[in-house]
Amino acid sequence: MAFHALADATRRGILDRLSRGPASVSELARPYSTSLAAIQQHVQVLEASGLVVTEKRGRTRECRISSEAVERVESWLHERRQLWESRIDRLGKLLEGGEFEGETEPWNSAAGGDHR
Amino acid sequence: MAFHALADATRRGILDRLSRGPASVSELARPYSTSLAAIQQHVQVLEASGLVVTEKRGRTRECRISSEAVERVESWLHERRQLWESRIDRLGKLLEGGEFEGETEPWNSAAGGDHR
DNA sequence: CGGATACTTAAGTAACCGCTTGACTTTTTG
DNA sequence: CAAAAAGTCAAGCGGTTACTTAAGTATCCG
Repeated sequence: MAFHALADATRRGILDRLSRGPASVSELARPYSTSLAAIQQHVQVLEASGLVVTEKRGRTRECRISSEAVERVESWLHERRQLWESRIDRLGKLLEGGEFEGETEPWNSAAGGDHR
Repeated sequence: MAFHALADATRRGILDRLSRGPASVSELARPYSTSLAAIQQHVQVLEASGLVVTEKRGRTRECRISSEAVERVESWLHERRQLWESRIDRLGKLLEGGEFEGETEPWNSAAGGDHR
């Protein structure tokens, strides 16, 4: 759900603002020309994703970034990139000095190339 | 555009698969019950976002992850988290030993509290 | 050549998303 | 207390998205 929350430019802008410190909903809305209700909905999405935590104080709502949640998303990406890059490394070592192009590729021969 | 690409579970699954090595479109489609056309469309979205690069080889299309693009997304998150966390640190040092709750908060007094 | 394979394109559709408006609640302030 | 301020809720609307099916293109194999 976090990636969906990050998929919207306005929500990324809100997160950007919150990375510089907590804010109320109206304060978050100020840079935008959209209605307050729209921004509140964005905050709801961000809170549902866990990226932002909020707390009602009087008639205002304090919104803060959740660095733990941001870190979880970061890690998801990091793990996959690491996996891929270490694969590249191993491949590099394997091919050390050996040059060949247009050869059979592992991804192509992996699961039944042509005949079923 | 990258976050939008990551917002879909199937596309994240494809990226997951690709982190373990390149694959053809049909190979990517194999774990799913959806049509090949649907998966191809997902690959198109991933390629448009830059997260995946592809190359046509004969009648198959080789799909690979782009670690540079993944790293860019990772960095975007990292920067914001770092900013927020360093803010927390400064605040922690500022409050060292001093306990106060229910006080005026910076986020509330920041830009015109009540009167317009 | 001819059939099979691997995608590619296009059109149609149901569901979802972001936004608006308007009414309503709660809190603060003069 | 009454009015202003801040946020919440709900309905509705237009655009986008993910999916399907069907037809089309390019490549490979015998």
